[in-house]
Amino acid sequence: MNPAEAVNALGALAQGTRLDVFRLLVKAGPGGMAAGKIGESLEVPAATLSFHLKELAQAGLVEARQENRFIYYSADFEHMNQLLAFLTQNCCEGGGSCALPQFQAPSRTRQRAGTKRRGRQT
Amino acid sequence: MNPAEAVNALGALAQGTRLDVFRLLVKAGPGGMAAGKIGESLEVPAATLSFHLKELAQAGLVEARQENRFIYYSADFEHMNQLLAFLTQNCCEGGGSCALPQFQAPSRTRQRAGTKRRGRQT
DNA sequence: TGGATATTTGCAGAACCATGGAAACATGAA
DNA sequence: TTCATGTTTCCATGGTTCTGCAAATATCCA
Repeated sequence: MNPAEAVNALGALAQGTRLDVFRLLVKAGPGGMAAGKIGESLEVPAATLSFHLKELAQAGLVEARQENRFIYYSADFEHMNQLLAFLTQNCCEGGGSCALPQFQAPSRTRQRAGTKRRGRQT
Repeated sequence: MNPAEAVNALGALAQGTRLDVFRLLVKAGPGGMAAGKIGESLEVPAATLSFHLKELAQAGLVEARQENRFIYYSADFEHMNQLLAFLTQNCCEGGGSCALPQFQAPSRTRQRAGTKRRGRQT
């Protein structure tokens, strides 16, 4: 993650509708949510939603996958982790007085085995 | 942290100069840095820097304190932590398959070493 | 094929944001 | 008080973003 990427990602999240969308997708988990369902949940017109989903996708925060007639959007957890790591990097010059977590981005999204996934979509 | 606050904070960070300033202050730690020094480090004209510092302060990400003729700016680590917690909240409906850290904002009363703040003055 | 559903693109106006020079303001020293 | 230094406010300019209608595109089913 470099500063320009971080600015893009932060800019993508710095808008009410997009933040709502992203949090909804974070909640939804890896399975994601179809665009129409998102618009329905948040009561956002399709065109407006599409604009925002594009912004989020360009910023690397969400991914789209086509499934039949639906397009499922899901949060890109790994990219988000990288952003969080970037923001807390070098806190207090690495000294012990640090008030932010020395947050490490995992190299891959960590999935735990034996989970009780409830994210399966309609 | 509520969505509107988060949008403000993210918007404040979603700009190159401001992100640079904030990260510089995160690096600098609780002691912070005088405005002039920040401008010097980042080569930003005083008027421009002042504008951005105001934005960051209004978003609750930095705090200012006057010290003689200098104004020291420092990152508000607690507010930043709240933002990070907000962004990772309710990940995957709280299920075990979560790919984001279940990040907890430290409570106001349990400050880590180095931060001896006791409230925000705006 | 035609029709229904799902989503994106084009567009234009309004609103908002970034920049930096000049001037004003605040603080401390002499 | 006067001066020097540090910081902010004012302001004009140019740029970017948000919104949602209408139209276009994509996919599936009969």
